[in-house]
Amino acid sequence: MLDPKFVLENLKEIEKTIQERGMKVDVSFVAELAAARGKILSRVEELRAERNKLSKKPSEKSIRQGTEIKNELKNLEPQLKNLGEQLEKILWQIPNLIHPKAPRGFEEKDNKSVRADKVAKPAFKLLDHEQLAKKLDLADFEAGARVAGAKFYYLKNEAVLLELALIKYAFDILLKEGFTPFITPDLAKPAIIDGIGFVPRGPESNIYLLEGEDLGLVGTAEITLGGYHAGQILEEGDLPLKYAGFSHCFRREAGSYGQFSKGLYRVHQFSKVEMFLFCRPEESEKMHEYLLSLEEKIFRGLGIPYRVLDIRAGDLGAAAYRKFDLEAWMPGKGEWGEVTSTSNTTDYQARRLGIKYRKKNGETAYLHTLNGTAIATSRALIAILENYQKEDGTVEIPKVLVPYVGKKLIRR
RNA sequence: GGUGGGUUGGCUGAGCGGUUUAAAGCGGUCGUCUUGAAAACGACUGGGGAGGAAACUCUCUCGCAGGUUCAAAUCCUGCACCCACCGCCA
Repeated sequence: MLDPKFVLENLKEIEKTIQERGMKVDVSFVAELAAARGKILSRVEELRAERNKLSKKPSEKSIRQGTEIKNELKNLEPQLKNLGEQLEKILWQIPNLIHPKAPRGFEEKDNKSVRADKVAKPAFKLLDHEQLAKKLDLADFEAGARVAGAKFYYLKNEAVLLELALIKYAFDILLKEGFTPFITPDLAKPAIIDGIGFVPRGPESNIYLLEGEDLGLVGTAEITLGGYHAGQILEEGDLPLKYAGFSHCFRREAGSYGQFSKGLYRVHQFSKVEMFLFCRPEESEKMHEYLLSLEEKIFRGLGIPYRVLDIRAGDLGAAAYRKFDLEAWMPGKGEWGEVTSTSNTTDYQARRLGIKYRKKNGETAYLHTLNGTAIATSRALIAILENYQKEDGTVEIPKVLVPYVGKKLIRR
């Protein structure tokens, strides 16, 4: 959510942002609603002030006056509430502003390449990760489908060890950076999910809701890490707070399609270590660069070629002010595939979740939040299998993971 | 899942229909005193909103949402969460 005052004073800019994101939010009634609400609010507060004065010295007269006030309020208060809710509903739908330097556009080619590794030509016929997983008995998609449905899978053998290794590898790097490690709930209340900017309900929602419970499965630990401080005021001296959280991630992926929807690339469940930062507004851009640098450090360490994209306005989530993705080279299909994503959400999530900080001078203000993938194990696994395959059909374990996995080679 | 108890400001804790504009204490900030510090004393000390250039004034907020009443922290209903015991259980 944006500052309601800012919205009222900058409707043109808001409309431009909505249009640049390709969203449809009707803000034409905002000014009208706010004016009508303001008028009623003044009258209601006036009446309440009168009533408060009356209740100090009850008498027959004051009780009669009180009845009159009550009757007028009975009419006005529901109107006030209704207008407030209508206004809130629109404000809640308005996306964040967009960083001036973020590329505009709606197509994949509109993403701006920040930097890209060179990719070597394969010296032999490469397999994709599905073929490798099958040959080396590392995953079972058929069993996943039988037990849980399409896009679920079992990891087996070294794939399991690799997943655990990747998690510990990422945590070890982040611990050195001073992050606080977390294992978060895999479920969260819709209010928190919504606060982070995910749509918890509806046919297009990416969130699984539990029947009969006010709970949903998280799509990322961003939800639970951001929700950790919901409704709190943090001390400026404690910022930035750097959190690293492991969770399973569940996504309905309704309506997803394309060649990347097979195998491990787009699945209903995966494991992820997520980074989440709470910081002062003036340092959030610097922190965004910092999160990006950590994502690069993690993939460079794994020895996997990647490129960095500054994501186009048309592909930003509602909360994101700017977003950088890392795409790893996935030679099995000869494509770049998204493996990490880091967003600066400025004060958008903080406002929706009610997270502020107290400045040294005692004032309070909304802080900024940022998130970034440290490691999403399923996609990292694809990149590892496809980049580290050898002509004899075996797969090498990346050097940095050997101590965690306990072997150097996957073979059957 | 069952039964009982509870949820008040940063913390402890009083209040159980109208002198509560939420007592008191702790903590915090500033000041007086002091070479400095402590102690003592004094003042200030949650958040949202409206109006105002500002000083300030008003309003909402006692877990959340409704209701009763001229008047609700206080009474009623529903929900959430916490604690204890029982049941179940990795």
